[in-house]
Amino acid sequence: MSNPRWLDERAARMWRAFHEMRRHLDKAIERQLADAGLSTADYNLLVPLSEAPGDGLRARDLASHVDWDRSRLSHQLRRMEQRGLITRRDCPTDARGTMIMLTPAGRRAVEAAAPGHVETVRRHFVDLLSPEEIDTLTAISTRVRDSGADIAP
Amino acid sequence: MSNPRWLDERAARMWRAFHEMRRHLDKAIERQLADAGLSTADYNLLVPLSEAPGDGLRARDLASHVDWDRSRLSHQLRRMEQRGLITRRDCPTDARGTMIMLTPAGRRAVEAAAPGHVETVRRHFVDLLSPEEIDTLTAISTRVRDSGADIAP
DNA sequence: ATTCGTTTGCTGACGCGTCAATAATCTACC
DNA sequence: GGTAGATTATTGACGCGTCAGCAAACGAAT
Repeated sequence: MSNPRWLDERAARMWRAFHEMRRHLDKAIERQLADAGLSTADYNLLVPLSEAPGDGLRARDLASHVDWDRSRLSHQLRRMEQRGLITRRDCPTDARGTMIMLTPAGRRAVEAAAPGHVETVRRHFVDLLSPEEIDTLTAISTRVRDSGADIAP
Repeated sequence: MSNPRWLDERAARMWRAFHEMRRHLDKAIERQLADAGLSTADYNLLVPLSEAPGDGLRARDLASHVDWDRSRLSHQLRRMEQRGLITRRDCPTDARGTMIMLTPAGRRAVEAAAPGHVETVRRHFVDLLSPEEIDTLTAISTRVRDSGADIAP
């Protein structure tokens, strides 16, 4: 650990703008989903559930699909069950497991929210980027995402 | 509102990778700051406070500096005051106001955390990007951040 | 069959963030 | 001066997310 190499002005400006973009984008998406009565967390679970086969998904598989830990998933499912968006039932093949299913209300909610959500993502993000910028951002994102914790994990 | 234009495969891949990058980055930064005993929220307040003149900052000014609403700031300051990172005192020129000051412990905390934080941002982000990518990302970020909510605010 | 380690899902405690409501004070206008 | 409206800071309620810990059930080795 040498003495700190602070960010140069170019990088600092990027870093700041990057955070402001994230914030702006998140707020736009949250506002649109809130109009549909859903949070981002709700939506992120409802989408894979809506694409699941008829008997739903095991909590374990849903968790790995969205890359959440089991605790986070359990808390969120509790809230969504209370609101009638999903139901839980015992898993027939593994007594530890729980099958998660969309209720009709849950399916209606996600189907009502989805078009507006996509439209929001387009208007506030995708449609503002050129094809080259999309490719650059994909390259940046995958590189950063896959960057091992090098030293010190 | 026409019938939904779903994202094409290129955009969808970018959108997914973008979220995964954000997640990875946030986790790396949170982990490093946690090693220094701070949360991201703590750090974001401590930095402007550490650069403030001797008598600290008014809560109002601190809020606008980090672009938080007063409620969020008040909750965070309460937690930080309990931990001895900051103190509040009455504002001499406006009886509604509150002056926020770093305690010696708060100053030590931010000064201890800052080099590692910058190093983390570099290793996990800035140093992985070419100068052209930094410029592209700055352009993307400012454009998205400044994009008015066009129709329907 | 018993034991041992793992997997699965849940819970409680707590930090973070938003919203709505509140009290105190300031400013401007009459 | 006095009142009306704005600004400032705080609070309580609630949703979200992490962490540590738990109990039930599984699977494999003995």
